Amino acid sequence: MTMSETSAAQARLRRLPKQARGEQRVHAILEAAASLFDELGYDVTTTGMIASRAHTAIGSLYDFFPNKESIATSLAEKYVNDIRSLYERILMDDFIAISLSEAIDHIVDPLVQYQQTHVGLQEIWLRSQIDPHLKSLSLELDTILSQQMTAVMLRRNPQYDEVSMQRIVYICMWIIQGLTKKAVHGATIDEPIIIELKHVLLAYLRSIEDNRSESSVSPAL
Amino acid sequence: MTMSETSAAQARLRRLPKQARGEQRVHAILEAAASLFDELGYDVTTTGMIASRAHTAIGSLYDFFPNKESIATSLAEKYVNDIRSLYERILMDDFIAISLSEAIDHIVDPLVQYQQTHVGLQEIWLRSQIDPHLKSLSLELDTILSQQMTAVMLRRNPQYDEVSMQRIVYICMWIIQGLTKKAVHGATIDEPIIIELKHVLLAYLRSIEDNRSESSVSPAL
Amino acid sequence: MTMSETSAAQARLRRLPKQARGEQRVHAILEAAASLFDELGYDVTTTGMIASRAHTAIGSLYDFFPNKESIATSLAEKYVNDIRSLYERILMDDFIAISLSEAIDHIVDPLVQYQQTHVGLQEIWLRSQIDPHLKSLSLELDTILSQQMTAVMLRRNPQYDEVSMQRIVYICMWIIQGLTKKAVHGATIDEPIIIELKHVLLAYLRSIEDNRSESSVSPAL
Amino acid sequence: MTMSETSAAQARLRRLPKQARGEQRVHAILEAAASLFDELGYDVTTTGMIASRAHTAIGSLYDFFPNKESIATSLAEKYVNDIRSLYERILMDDFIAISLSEAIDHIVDPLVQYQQTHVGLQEIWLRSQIDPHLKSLSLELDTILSQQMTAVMLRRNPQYDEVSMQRIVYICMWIIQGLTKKAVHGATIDEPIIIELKHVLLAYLRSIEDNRSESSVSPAL
DNA sequence: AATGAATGAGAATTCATTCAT
DNA sequence: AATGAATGAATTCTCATTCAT
Repeated sequence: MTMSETSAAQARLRRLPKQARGEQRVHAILEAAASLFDELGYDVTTTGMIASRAHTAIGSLYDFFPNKESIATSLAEKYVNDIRSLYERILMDDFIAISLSEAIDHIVDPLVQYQQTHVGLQEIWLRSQIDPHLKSLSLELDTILSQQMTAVMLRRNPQYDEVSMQRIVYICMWIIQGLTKKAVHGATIDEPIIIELKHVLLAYLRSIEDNRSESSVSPAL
Repeated sequence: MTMSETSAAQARLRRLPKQARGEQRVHAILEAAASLFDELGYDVTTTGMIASRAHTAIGSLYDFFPNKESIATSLAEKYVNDIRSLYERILMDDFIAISLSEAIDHIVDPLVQYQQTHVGLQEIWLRSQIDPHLKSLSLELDTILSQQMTAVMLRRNPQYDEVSMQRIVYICMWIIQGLTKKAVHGATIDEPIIIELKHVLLAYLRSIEDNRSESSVSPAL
Repeated sequence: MTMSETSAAQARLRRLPKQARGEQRVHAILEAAASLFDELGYDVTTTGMIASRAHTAIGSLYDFFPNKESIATSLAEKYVNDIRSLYERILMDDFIAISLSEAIDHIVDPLVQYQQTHVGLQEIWLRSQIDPHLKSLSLELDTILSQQMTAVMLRRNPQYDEVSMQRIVYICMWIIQGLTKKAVHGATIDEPIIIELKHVLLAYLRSIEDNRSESSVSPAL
Repeated sequence: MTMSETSAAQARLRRLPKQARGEQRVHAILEAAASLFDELGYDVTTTGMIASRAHTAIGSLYDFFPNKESIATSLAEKYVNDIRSLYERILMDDFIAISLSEAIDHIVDPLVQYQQTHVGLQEIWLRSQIDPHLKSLSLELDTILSQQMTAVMLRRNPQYDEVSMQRIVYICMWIIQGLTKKAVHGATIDEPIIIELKHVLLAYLRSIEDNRSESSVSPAL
């Protein structure tokens, strides 16, 4: 969790940590918050707990963050940025050349790995889908990711219109989200679930690539 | 949220509502709680809000429920019982005779309809799987449903061993759970998502029925 | 706890129990309250507990008593009346003829016996010395008893003035009160304490009757 | 109520007051609580009242004390410690050399003075002997004091066995307790009661020293 | 900048009392 | 008369946030 991409996060900060000490402190606070949110949930976690796990005074926490929610927002922004830059590197042009199975690996594996190493972001993510303050972030990520993926998928399957493909991509994203949530417990992952997740995506997208010719449901799609 | 099946809920009640008025009140409290939990989350919802939305005095709420948690537990129990009895009716023997596509309709449609008419119950139940405060009904529903479904699926696909099929069923249940949650907003549903959900299940289960006859664990795929 | 002397108590009652059933109910409520006050203390005891131990509806309790305090007041009044009539019978003229030791027995024994059979009145009594509403009752009893006793003692020891004797009597009453409190636990009594109490009173009053001629402290009294 | 002996009290504290300000605050809270407990009783006193009389925010009160009960416990502990160290200083060896009358002065006077300057502490301690909520420091003080006193008294009256003397000492302690409570109203004392208290003790103990040489248990008396 | 003591609004829960049936 | 459901003010305690040092 490096703070190299602090641009968006800093917008939420009260005071720019100009010195290295301050940056470390912000880092520690965010990490403490992430782990506590993961262990206890956002509501149960208190700002005092965060400060104490970050070995910081509660007052210092409020030097950097105007309120509790802004900590969650910072984490969510970080999540959005990390995932976005993760997939920017992945969704290259040559994505079309590889097999569907490989493509799925390229999409699922980095995400699972990210979840493993960034405990607590899931809690924030879930919350961002409910909390109106965070909701915009959630939509932002969904939108950006799905647009990139939709573009790639449309090149693989030119027979689809953009709206339909957009939906298909969303479905995949949600399935990935839901099943990685079940598969990742703290730092350990339940491999069989990941394998099965890939089966699901493969079967689904293969049926898409076959243009669902034999499907008995909504053939017009 | 009809109160016809109050048996389990009443086990949690402090005072049994002997008169019709009392039963209506319990009903109103549970409904108010369900909608508020759905809108705001368990922690943010206060017992005062629940009482006030149920047009009841706070004291009356505590006449029936010993504490805030028991309200959530009641709702979760109701969800578990409703879903269980829903599927008990569905998963009959003749389930094997019908097509896969039909089978999927039989499984997905009633659940979607239930979610539509019982806002927030699933939310609470999901929470009860995580929150240590909402102690474990947790696996109960998962276990019961998956066992029933696994039995049915094994009769359709005798080439699978039970453990593998169990996992496949879990995967399907989680996908259904995740996507219906996305599809249902309050009392309205996003039909295209449901259609796509069925595509996913169909593709996945068809791949199961077709491709894996030779091995029970995902091979070279 | 017969309700034969209801005159004062009825003044506190909301409604006169004209029928036998009502009188029984008042009786039951007072008895339940007395035992609960004894077991738990006045504040911890709830009106609901009292009603329930008296096998009465909470509403009925409020038919007879305007509020919780009036129950305590009723009990205190009962205590005052009982103790008064108890000593009216005891403090007869021939009290002068008997030995000091016998006199002490005549005073202490009936009181101890009364405490034994009227659990909970001690709690009320203690409370009556603090609570301003009950305080008047406490003073009333103190006054009446001490006047009677002072009169008797003055006849035994004519050399004392009334004010001094009044004080001596008060001292004795407080000692009796304090030590019977230590001696009586529920329905059992700690006999050695009672014996010692009598030693104390005997020694003290004997030193009084000897007019403290040999005493080195405040000889002028 | 000086805070010089804070050792025991601090054991109950949530946060140790590191600064002088904090220590003053704890002091103020305890003093406010003591006076309120004395005036109103433990149950009727609210934590809000205590905080407000101590000119403190309710939150600060809970910074130092985990709950209402712990405040009472702190006070009771303080009483026990103060009285114990008070008598440790008093009950020296040369206690045997002085006259009975002087001995009584040495025991009664310091206690009366302490009660005068520490309103309400005795009240709380007495309560701690009854109330299950104010768990048992209970017998601690009684036991320690009575053992010390019994030892001293046995040296004055070797003809008694320990058990008998223990009881005599208890009786004296209870009488002292009961009558000083009557004598002390707030910061003023009713001197005549104290004088009479000393008469009682003198008469009782003198009768002990004189009359019971032949038997340890009260004979025909 | 850093600290952590202080603040007080707000949450859960109880219980004396009322009142409709 | 009797019942017990309903009421809501009052209580204990927490925690996000501020501010003096």
